[in-house]
Amino acid sequence: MSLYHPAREDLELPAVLHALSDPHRLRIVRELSRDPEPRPCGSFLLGVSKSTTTHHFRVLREAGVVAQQPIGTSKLTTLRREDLDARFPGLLDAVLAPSGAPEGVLA
Amino acid sequence: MSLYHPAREDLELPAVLHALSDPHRLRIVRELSRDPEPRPCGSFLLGVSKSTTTHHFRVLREAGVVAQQPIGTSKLTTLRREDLDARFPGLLDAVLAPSGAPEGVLA
DNA sequence: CCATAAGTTAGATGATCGTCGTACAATGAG
DNA sequence: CTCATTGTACGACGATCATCTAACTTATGG
Repeated sequence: MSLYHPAREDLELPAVLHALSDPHRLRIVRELSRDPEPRPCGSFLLGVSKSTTTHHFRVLREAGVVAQQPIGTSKLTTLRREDLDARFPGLLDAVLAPSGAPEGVLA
Repeated sequence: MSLYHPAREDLELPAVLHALSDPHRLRIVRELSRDPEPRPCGSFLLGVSKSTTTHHFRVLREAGVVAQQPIGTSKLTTLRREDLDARFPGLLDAVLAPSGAPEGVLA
């Protein structure tokens, strides 16, 4: 039994937005985009239990935000950037932008 | 007692994404962007009860996605496009894009 | 004043969510 | 083989969610 990954054309915006609406999952996606190397789930220090981590990665994977590939006892996770950019152009870039700047960042 | 509207600098990405992750609310936002005239809540035919409609508009307003101004017995709703664009550049455009096209739309 | 229209409030219900702990499976190291 | 590592499966728990009905408020139009 392999891991479910929705096809690119089956990605749904509400599901993607929901997946990204949790701070932990948003952080996972941000880290994945900053460091594009495939990483095992355990390398994200979320401050929650192992089973909760599993849960968050499943939500991301089933929404089509990340892909997971079992390697040994680990599961390497990558961001599905191409698929997301194809289906929802600009969405990932907007979500990943710093967005913590109030106003006069450039002043 | 006036309606709560978060200030532009208090908009939070997870809350905005959550507000947009519901199909009914997404549709409200899409309609608001297509027709920028302030509209009363009741003019959106969502197929749910009045109180559920109230609920969805509150979620959108408290996340800072829309603004509501009471006029008579109605409540005119507008999209907070400037604030959203300032805080999360490109997000609204990405979310409002058609995004229903599988692949070869232009072929 | 009365009736209608537009929303809100309150309370209920069933579903989903985020979280945990425990037990389990699978792989790699000694 | 044995053990540590990595992650999953299974409940369970409280919180939030989307939804409804019913009753209420507030304004507008006769």
